[in-house]
Amino acid sequence: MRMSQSFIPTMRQDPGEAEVVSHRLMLRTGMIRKVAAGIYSYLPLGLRAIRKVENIIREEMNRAGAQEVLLPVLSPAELWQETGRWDFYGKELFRIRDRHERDFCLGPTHEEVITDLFRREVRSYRQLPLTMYQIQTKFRDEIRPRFGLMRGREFIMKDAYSFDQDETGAKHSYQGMYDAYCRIFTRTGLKFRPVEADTGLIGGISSHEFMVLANTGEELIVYDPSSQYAANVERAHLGPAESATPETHDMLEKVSTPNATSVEDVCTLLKVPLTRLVKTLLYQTGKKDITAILIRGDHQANEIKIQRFLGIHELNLATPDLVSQFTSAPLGFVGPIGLSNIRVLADYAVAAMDNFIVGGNEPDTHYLNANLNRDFRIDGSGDFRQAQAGDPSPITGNPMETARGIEVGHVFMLGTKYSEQMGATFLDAQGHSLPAIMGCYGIGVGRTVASAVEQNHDEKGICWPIPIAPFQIHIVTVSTSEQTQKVADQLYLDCCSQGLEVLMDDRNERGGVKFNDADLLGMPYQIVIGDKGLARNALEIKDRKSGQKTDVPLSQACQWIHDKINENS
RNA sequence: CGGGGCGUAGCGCAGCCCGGUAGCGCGCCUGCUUUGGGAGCAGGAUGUCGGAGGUUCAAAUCCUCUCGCCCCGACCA
Repeated sequence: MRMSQSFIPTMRQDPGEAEVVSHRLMLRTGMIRKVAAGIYSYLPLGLRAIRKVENIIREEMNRAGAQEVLLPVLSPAELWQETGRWDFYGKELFRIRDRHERDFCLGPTHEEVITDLFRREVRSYRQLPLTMYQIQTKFRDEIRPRFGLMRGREFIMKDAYSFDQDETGAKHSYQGMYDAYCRIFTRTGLKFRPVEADTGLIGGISSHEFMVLANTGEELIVYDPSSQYAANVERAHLGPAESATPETHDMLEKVSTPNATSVEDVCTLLKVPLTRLVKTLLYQTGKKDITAILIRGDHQANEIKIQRFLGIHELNLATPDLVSQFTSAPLGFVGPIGLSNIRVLADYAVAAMDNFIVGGNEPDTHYLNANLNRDFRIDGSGDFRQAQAGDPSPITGNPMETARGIEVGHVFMLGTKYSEQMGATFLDAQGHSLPAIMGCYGIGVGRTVASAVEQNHDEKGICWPIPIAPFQIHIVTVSTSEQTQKVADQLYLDCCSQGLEVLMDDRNERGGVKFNDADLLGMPYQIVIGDKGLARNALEIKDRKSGQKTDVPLSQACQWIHDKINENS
């Protein structure tokens, strides 16, 4: 493609609206432009990168035996009402009413539509297993769209759905997709890590997230450097903690802690580390029912784990009103000693502590040297907190480390949640009607491209991995001489005829402008053509990522780069 | 939805406190000169100052209301 005839509106300055690297660079390089919050147009360069990722996904999905379909964006409310998600999905669902006053939504995901298709068409176990996928625009009215393509309200997603007749088959399908995902993200040239994950709104049994490691990631994961174990901090299993060397239980002591309502305040005032304190969180667990959860001062409560433990679907911190109905303490001074009529549950870490500090259940008061079973009773203990750096790995027991990640893919084992609700059944060999066992599998296409930029850039611009670069080669002519033009044109045609993807900067700009744009756009190889090089019958080829420059004889340039690209992609 | 910030030329910003001519840099257009790391000179175009209402002789500036966008927290590819 000739730049003089292309629509690649680069920007010299960083746009004020973008703070995150990928967002900034994608705007500056003219890949995308914003239309409204979380809604973007893909310009020629951006679209090329997206298509590259899509093609890799398509190849690997096909290779894994999945079949491509295209489901509608618009789907009727009835399907969503069948599974309850018309209400459950809430405000995130973009809703539309047609001229006949019928309700529709813009698909945020397609379990309902695909399950409906399945139940209408599939009758026999002989038709299973079946996996279908699509690459299509999704709509979610996100609470807070941000970071350009990272979290849009309209975004391109690959979603796949598997249907199996039994657990074994389902696991096999799941593993097939898991393996395909590993190949996809390896091929895109991203540093990624599959991690155990929570199942969230979509629901289901087990799931893995594919995380691209990047400091700007919104997700926090823990991993065990000495094994393959990695998990979202929300999901990571934490077993019962071993008690440290048992301390003698000191005398319970009431101390005055005026106005110290936060964990930090109390610890500063009493000059003790956060780890000596136990916070008492009151959660509303029913209409008129609250539960106290004890968490160590430096730990974060994990509401998903608490919900799972209690078998409930909604959990909120109790309102001050409710708190005052059950305790005599103002918020910040609630403690387990003397709490009555409330279920008290302790995180495993708390269950292993001795002589800790708790709220005094009256204003401006805390207790020192509180001890379980002596000073108060609990109704149970469990895993109620988020994992953090230093927590023991469930595999080896070694301390885990944390890293930030961007979730680019997610695989779920759904089980029969949707097939049962929607009557997606088949007849097995014995003639029994059984619900299909489902899996669902997503990849954020735009997010994958953004992640690639996040992971591959320097102060001058993007450094594209070859497999997803919009172009492989960027020819920069740096002189207006007739000879330069002629050589450049010839090289451009030669490369194109060899199937190489070439962007040629034939604009009437000065060298500096072109070099800077080439570095900004970040194609893997830059070929500089100018009188200086031609005088010695050579072209200068620069590897964008390493910055290394190589003189290549004019006659071999095309072949040289062809080989280079083959060996690196 | 809560908290913080911002809307002035295509982009980045100043002007606003203290009301009175709408400005700077980059980009854009024309011409000449230049052409290996964001050129020089000369000339030029571009704004309902986010929108509505109010105060005032006079509003980018003060007041009220609105809309949009960005950032921090709960959701997710």
